[in-house]
Formats: sequence, C-alpha cells, structure tokens
Amino acid sequence: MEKVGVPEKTVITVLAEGKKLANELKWKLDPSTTSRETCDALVDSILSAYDNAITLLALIGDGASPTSEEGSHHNSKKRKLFSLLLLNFGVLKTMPRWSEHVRICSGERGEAQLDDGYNWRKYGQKDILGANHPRAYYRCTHRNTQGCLATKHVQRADEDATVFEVIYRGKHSCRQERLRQHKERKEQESLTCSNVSSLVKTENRDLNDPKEEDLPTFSFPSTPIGCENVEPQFFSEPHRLITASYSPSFLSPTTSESYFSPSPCLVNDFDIGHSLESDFGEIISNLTPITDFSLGDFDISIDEVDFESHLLDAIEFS
DNA sequence: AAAATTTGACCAAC
DNA sequence: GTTGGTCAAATTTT
Repeated sequence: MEKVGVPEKTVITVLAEGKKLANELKWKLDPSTTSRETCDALVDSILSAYDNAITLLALIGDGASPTSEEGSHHNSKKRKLFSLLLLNFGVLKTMPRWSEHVRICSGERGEAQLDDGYNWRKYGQKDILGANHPRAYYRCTHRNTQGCLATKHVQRADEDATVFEVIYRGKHSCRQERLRQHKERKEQESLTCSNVSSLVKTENRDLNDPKEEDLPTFSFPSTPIGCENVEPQFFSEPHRLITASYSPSFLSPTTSESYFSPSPCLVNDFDIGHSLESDFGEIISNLTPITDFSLGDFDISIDEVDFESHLLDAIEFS
C-alpha cells in the first residue's frame, strides 16, 4: 500500500479553490466596478471552501480513519463511501437548510426564467407519500469538480399547483459565473414586472438550535453553520428582498421539468415544516461508527481529480 | 463526444 | 415492512 500525502492533497484541492476565489475577489474589490452582491457571493464561496477544508481536517484529525484493507474498489464504491461519510459525519445534516415558495404565473415566458442562476444537476425524482406531485432532487453541478455540496429539492405544492416548494441545503462553495449576470437580469425584470411579490427565505435553525459555541471540531470560523451568510444581503439589505437577489425559479436551467409547467413569477415566504434533525452532539457521537469501514485497495489515477476521491483518500490514509 | 436527465434499484432510517 | 434520499445505467440532449 503506497503512502501518499493524501490529506494534504485533499485539503489543498479545497483550499486552492478558495484561493482562486479570494484572488478573484481581490481584483474585483473595487466598489465602483463591482457590485456588493458579487463580492458577497465571492466571500460566501471562500467561506464555504474554508468550511469544507476544516471539515476535512476535522475528519482526519479525529481518528476517523479506518484501517485500509486489500480489495478492489471502483469509483462507484468510492462514491458510495463518500455519501456515507457525509451522512455519518453530519456534514449533510448540519448544512443550513432553508426553503422558498415559488409561485409561477402562466403566460410568462418559460424556460429562460426557470433559472436561479445556479447550475443544478438533477439526480433523482421521488413520489412522496401523500403528495400529489413528485419531488425532484438536484445537486450542484460542480460537486465533483469543486466539492460544492449544495443541493435542493423542488416539489409542486398540493394545495396550489402554481406554487413550488424549494428546499435548499448547503451553501454553494463553487463559482457560479452565471449568477451575477442572472441576478442583474432578474433585477431589471423585477422593476418592470409587478407580479413580483416578496421573497423570504426561512431557515430552520430556530428549532433544535445548537449553540454555535458548542462546535468543537466542526466549528467553522465566522459562521459555524453558515445560514447567516448564505445570502448576506437578505439580512443586511432588506430592501433588496424584492429584487432579483434571489430569483423565483429554481428549476434546472436547461431542464424542462417533466412535471412542472413553467413560468415563475412571484415568490412567497414559507415556513419549513420540519426541523434540523441532528444536533452537534449527534454528530460527535456519529464520529465513531465510520471507523469500522474497510476501504478497498488504493489507486489514484492521474485523471482522477475529483473532490470525492480526494476526500475518501484523505480518510483512508490519514 | 460530452453532458444532462430519466428511472428503477438500492439503501439507511424509521 | 415503508419511506425518503441517492445511485447509476440507460437514454436523451447538446
């Protein structure tokens, strides 16, 4: 079994991403040429990169490494393990969640507006018990390339077929080139479109809210959970709520949904029904179970530069 | 050829 | 046993 400087490699991957972003921010820092939103977005991504890196280091440093054994493994195996890791370590569970209601109004031109500026990749659809419409699952397109863990799911409301419930999980730590342009466009539209009502996002940290200081190994620098600065302008600039800072549409840009008829127009607030189901005590207690994992053999192909592999390798060889 | 979606299978958690 | 969430092969789209 070859020994590779894997933890470094992993964290470097993430941090390098953060550095790129920071560099970008540096050049765009001039307020006269760059909007506040752009800077905010960059800062958010940088912070998320830190989050990821710190999470990785926390995993590594916590003796969470299983003893690796011989065997064969493929990428699929790695990916499954990755998901499991995310699950076990509460990386997913602790991610900030918030929801939005999107009301679509017919007549509006469709596809182009079914776009929140983020690049989503649909990875599943599920019929939900008691619901009239299926739920579609999306993850950030840049998950593998940049380690962005943001996901969302979208579901048409039972009571009002013109409303979609969108539940987000996790901040984007990726670069989203389209976002800025998209926001600007939406902003213009909202000035001329009277249909736009209010946009309120509701995060669900109020219930079962762990003290942020209670985060030992997972504590993230400025905002442990990260809800607070997912979209800072929502809190610091309330007057911007109605603008396109968050657009009504959350469907995949290139996707014409199989069951969603398009044309988003206005957004309503929405109180998420369920609470964050895990607190940090649980996370810590969850640190142990992962240890009885045995990973397969080790092969780092040179072309294999995706985040998940790095994470797994990091854990394997820490 | 590459990227995104569809859809049944799979799996952990009730 | 269900159920909600994810995976991944097949398929479609670009």
